[in-house]
Amino acid sequence: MPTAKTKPAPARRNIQYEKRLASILKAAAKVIARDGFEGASVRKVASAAGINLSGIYYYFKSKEELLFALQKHTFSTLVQALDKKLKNIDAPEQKLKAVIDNHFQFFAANLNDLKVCVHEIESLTGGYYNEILKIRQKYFRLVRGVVAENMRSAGRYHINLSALFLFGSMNWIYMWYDPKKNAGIDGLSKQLLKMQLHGISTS
Amino acid sequence: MPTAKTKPAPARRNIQYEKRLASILKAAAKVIARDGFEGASVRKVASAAGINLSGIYYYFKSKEELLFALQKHTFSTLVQALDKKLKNIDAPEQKLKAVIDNHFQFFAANLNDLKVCVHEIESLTGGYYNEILKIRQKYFRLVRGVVAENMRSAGRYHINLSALFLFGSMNWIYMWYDPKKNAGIDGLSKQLLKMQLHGISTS
DNA sequence: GTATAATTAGAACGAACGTTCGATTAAATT
DNA sequence: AATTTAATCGAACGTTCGTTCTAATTATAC
Repeated sequence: MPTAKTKPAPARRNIQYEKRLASILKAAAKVIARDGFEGASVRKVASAAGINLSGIYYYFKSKEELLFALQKHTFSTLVQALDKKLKNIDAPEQKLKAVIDNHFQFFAANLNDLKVCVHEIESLTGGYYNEILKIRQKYFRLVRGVVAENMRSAGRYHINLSALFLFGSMNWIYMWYDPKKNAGIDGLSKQLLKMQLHGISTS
Repeated sequence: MPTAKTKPAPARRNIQYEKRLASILKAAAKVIARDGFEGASVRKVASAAGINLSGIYYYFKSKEELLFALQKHTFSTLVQALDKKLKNIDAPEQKLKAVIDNHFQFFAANLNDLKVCVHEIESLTGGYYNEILKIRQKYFRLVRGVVAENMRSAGRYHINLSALFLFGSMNWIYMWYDPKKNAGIDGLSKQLLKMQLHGISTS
């Protein structure tokens, strides 16, 4: 089990434990999304979570483990959601639609969390990095498979590249999407699907 | 003149001044690309540039001004290069090709610099941020204009979105491009152009 | 060659950082 | 109610951070 080590669990837990932990993760996502991982001090996270500085270290043994837990939870949820949806779909185009919809919907619903996942990938090291990398790779392969199904007839494309360009379009959203300004996610989703399938120069 | 304030220039300069300054910028790009802006200490930059810590403060009055100078120089060069190329082209498709080529070629030739520009946009504040924002906006409008010319017949697309998705594909490259592993830039460029124009489902 | 200004070096500042520790409070089991 | 253990707290540790100051050194101008 090459799983990165986390804090060992006590024998019995307080009823509020899970809620507290979740509130720390939410606060961390908010602060890290705003200030970056290095700029987000443990003190700021603690304060945003309404807990004492050293309280953080009861839940996580280091700042990096906190980032790891946040990314692992977010990424796993995203991949699991996509995996489930894809199993009920056969048509390649519908699968691609599911990929894009899932990504954007998840993004809109968890803005801070996904921004941290996209922007702070390289802030993890060693075992923490490797374990997140595995989840990312699973996600990538899932998406690449769907892309491949949609380009059977287009032999001159490099499948990896197509998937990477799609990821770029989907992930870059965290740089400009503003839930207050931009219209609903559905519009984005539809247009990206259409662009991916048919490009911009055809109607 | 809403220009962010930089160090006032001395009356007469050392002959090596420009070279030293350039070497600091290169070193800064390298360290910041690797460790992030917050993680890149002025000491590390100084050491990478082969200069004393306080020497940095002779060339820049703060760490943020250093980042600003780096982004300004890189971004301006990128925009200027594109601007020049576009003026000699008429056909919309060729213009789009120039946009993508220019971006990728510049990227490959200045990996660290552009990674810093893409990844550390929000590390600037106040006047520094606003001045870089202006250059980015100029770049965005330039690209968006080219995109618009290529989709006249596709009335149901939102032009802004199309441009943003294209930016995503182009900028995301810094997350995966490895000059040692990946093939030449030309291949990337050609495929992205084709994808943008015609999508992946047509041949 | 001397004066003057640009440039570098070294040492030091207070502030903020991640983390640890021992004491204290709260909750769960008996 | 007594006791055990989980959870929280306040204070402190050593380190590193960005920045500044002063003195020394180098390059340019006369």
